Amino acid sequence: MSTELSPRERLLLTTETMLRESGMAGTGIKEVVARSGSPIGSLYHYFPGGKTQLVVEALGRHAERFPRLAERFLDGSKSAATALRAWFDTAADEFESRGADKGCAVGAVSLDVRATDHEIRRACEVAFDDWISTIADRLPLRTERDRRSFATATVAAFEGAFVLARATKSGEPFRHAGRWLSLALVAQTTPKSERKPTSRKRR
Amino acid sequence: MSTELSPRERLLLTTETMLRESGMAGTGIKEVVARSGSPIGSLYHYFPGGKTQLVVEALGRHAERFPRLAERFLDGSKSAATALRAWFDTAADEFESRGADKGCAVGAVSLDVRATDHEIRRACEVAFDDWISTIADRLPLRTERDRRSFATATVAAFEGAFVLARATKSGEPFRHAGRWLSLALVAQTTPKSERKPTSRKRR
DNA sequence: GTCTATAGAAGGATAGAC
DNA sequence: GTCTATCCTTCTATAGAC
Repeated sequence: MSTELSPRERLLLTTETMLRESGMAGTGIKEVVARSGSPIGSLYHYFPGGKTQLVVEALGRHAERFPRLAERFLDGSKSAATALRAWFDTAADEFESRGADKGCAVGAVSLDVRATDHEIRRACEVAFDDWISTIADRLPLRTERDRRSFATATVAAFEGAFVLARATKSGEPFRHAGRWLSLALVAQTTPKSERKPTSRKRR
Repeated sequence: MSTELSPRERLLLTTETMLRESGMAGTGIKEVVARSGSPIGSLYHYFPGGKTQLVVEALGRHAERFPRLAERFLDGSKSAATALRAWFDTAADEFESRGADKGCAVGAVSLDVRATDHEIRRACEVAFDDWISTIADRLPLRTERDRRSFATATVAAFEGAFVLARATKSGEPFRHAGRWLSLALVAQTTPKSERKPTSRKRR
């Protein structure tokens, strides 16, 4: 791992990578320090809260990238349906080009966090809520309830695509999920009398 | 755990439950034997292949229930879109009534399996492919390619709903995912001239 | 503040008594 | 075939030298 970064930064980035590879239980402190090139003492110096603090902060770093992606794709320059599909297709390409072994840190931790780890689970919940709100704000649906509902389905489709992509070592699940999600949005936003084969900008 | 079952059976059921709670890395052999009330020697007597064999068999047990569910819901007595939505709504209810802490064993393992654990990852891949084929065979779409594509999106939506449901301790993500997935299927199967706006009624 | 050494618990696995 | 004792590794975390 690059030595241009501060020790604290390297620890966070290594933790984030390991969370994406094997979740919280699979991310051992010893391997984090080994891969980041830090002594174990440094970890507890920078993260006195131990593994919990390290994971919560790494999840935060991972999660904050998502809203920027949402803004980049759902920027109004094309229909939301087109943008969503492009987003999923891009995710498929990136999953494959990055080795087909990195998932979403928040998703992986959500599925392996222990029921007693309230702080960690709460961090996942906050991340998802943030993502859902960010997407919902950019959807061409009439009610807030519909926007949040579709945004929730979108995040679920994304996380589920990671699950299948990891199991099959292929980005295809993203492409399929994006295709049908996009179609659902078109079906709901385009009045039936005006439907055309090509997607139609609205709002 | 009930003593009416054979020791081997109890070990498998306990492992399945633990995989659903915290994935493969989070499922310790010692806790499996403790929770199933078996001595450690029994585990290696019945599963000489150790943890790998135990997990592969437990995943198989978990996975084989899915096709039966697919047959039960997609039985042709109602439209596939209606059936899918009922399936997701039922999953939401069951997730909540069972304590809101049990996910899908295959999904949890897919996200935390190490890149070197080929046998385990392959078991997940086989399970998902089986599910996708089972669903695809029951969809009212014209081409095999479309059926597999939608079935893949369905499984992804289901697995992603588990991710969000675990993080939020709520079954709602299943209801949202099912709603929009169902709408996409309606949009693709109903001729344009007969399309109607879908009901906004919740559940 | 950087690092080594190590504690103490839990991990997977095995030997062998009965 | 059922079970206990135990091995070795890895885990999280801490103490304390420098």
